[in-house]
Amino acid sequence: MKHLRPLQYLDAVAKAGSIRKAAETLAITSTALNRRILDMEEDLGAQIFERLPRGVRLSTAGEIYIQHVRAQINDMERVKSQIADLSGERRGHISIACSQALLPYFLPEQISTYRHAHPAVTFNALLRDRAAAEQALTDLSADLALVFEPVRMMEFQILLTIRQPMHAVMRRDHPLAGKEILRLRECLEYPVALPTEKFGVRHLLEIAARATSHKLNPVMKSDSFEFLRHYALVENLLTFQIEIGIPSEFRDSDLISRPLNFRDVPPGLLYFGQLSGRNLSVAAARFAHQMTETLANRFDVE
Amino acid sequence: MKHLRPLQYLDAVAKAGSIRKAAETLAITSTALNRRILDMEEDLGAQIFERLPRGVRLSTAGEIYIQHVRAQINDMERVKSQIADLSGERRGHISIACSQALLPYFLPEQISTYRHAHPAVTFNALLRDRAAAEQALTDLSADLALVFEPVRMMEFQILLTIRQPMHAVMRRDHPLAGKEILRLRECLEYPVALPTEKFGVRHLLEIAARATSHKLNPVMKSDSFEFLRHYALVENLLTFQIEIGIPSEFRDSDLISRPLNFRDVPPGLLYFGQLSGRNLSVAAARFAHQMTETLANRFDVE
DNA sequence: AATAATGATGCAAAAAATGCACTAGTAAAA
DNA sequence: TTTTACTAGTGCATTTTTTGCATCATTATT
Repeated sequence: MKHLRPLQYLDAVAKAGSIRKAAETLAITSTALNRRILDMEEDLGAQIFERLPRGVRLSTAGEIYIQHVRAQINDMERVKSQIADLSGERRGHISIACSQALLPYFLPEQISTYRHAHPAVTFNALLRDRAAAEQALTDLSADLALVFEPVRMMEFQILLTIRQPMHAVMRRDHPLAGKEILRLRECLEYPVALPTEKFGVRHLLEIAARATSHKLNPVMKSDSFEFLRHYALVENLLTFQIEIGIPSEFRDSDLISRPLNFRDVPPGLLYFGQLSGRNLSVAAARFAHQMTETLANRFDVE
Repeated sequence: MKHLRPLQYLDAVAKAGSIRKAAETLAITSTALNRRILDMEEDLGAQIFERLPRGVRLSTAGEIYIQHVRAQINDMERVKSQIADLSGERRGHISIACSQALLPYFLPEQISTYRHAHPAVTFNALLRDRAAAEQALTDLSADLALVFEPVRMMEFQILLTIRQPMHAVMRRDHPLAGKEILRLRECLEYPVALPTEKFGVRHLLEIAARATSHKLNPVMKSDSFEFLRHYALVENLLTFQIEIGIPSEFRDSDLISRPLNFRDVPPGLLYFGQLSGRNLSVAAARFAHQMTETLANRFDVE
């Protein structure tokens, strides 16, 4: 929309932290951009940015204003989506933040399903850990978030909570591959590859391990689940993931997954939600609905 | 603010129901305005107005959009108010809708008090009956409303409810002037001047009269309380008003007021509120606070 | 001291908004 | 029925706003 172009300029500068950098991404000259900013500041009667030697930073007034500006930009998207929906066509844009586990299988499938029905809807899938996902919701860069426990933010409005059993992932020829359900202590007798401490999976395992006499001694530590799986494959290690991050069948690979006993490692909780009080676009609301339906059908709802 | 000038154009056209009329109030030519509207429609990808032979009317898409536009305009006011508040100065604009009873004495006093402390704050006092006041809140032309029983609207968020005893107003030499508290049937033995049916005062009296054997036979009917008082003065009639609409002392006039017995005419309820979920500007929020304090101190809170 | 960033400013070119004169359509009035 | 009095839309010239280029001033880093 034409009238909020200056607002998008402002948003870009706030994000880039520099007028010149922002100007590049906006494909205009820094001087034009600079002037828009100066004009807006005069218009507002207050400095929006503090001028630093290496760029700009939002002032207190700027912090207040940018929030309003982002709300405006997003609101416009919502309204356009609503209006497009009047004529039967569902268009719009959906931005969703979620953790690694969802990105490889679950989310692509969900988005594909939705886009099959509504090809005019575009998506933005953001890889964010829990804290970053919550931040993405507050600064309106994401409409929806799917985060693994626990949720801290007050403004996080939970649409659905599902239970996620922990699974061990291993090669088909791993000694434990024959069992249907694994005990934690069995697993810990073999070398394991684990995600770093910031991940919920690791957190759950740490807590569970404390209850046993065993300790977690990962041979490999990584912040990429994909890497962990590949590494487990080549070195015949055990690694762990929550159910949703595992493809229904490891068709093309030599990997298999086995659930852990609930008493050893209780299922973690996966929260699907949005910024509370926010009005989602028609497209986002419908996609959220589809997601909750699918999640509720496929997994245990808390 | 510069960037929402086209939005204000749109708002004006929606209010005027005609591009030409709106153009006059905006002090631009109808052709310029017409083009802005056409551009916005192209921008939005939908018709905002239906073209009628005698003007324009909002389309369905337009209804959705105008709501968003008004919210934007108002939000900007709120943000500017917040930012001004950072530097200690309280500026802003407050629009309040209320019934006739409040306009002569109570509201001027309240606004004067507030403006004495914050001279940079400007006001807009709208005379609205209950239905119109609620409408003013929803279309954001009022921030606050003070309405007399009962409130219908779901979106009306009540900040305070006070009891308002009914008073009879008369000349000092009226036969009933000597009594401290009046019974309804006494009053109805004399000729009375009453507000029209749409007013809460009339409504309460009608209900009360049904309980007695008397009937309301107004000699004079008017939708102006001011006129009713003046007329009561010249013809030595009785008229009625709620407490808040009566000056603490009828100093410069020959009028006095006497409360009616509670058992005959129960006090009506006066609701002070805002549109629920709305973020008021700093100025409006503080003024609302002052109002609730004063109302609570001076009258009976329900 | 030199260098490499940054934001700000004067001036000309480009783009957008506006105003004027006019067209075309329609409902109410004569 | 014709006439009148509204209405929105359009081509073109004018004004206002935005943008781009060249340049300056400031400051942290080398």
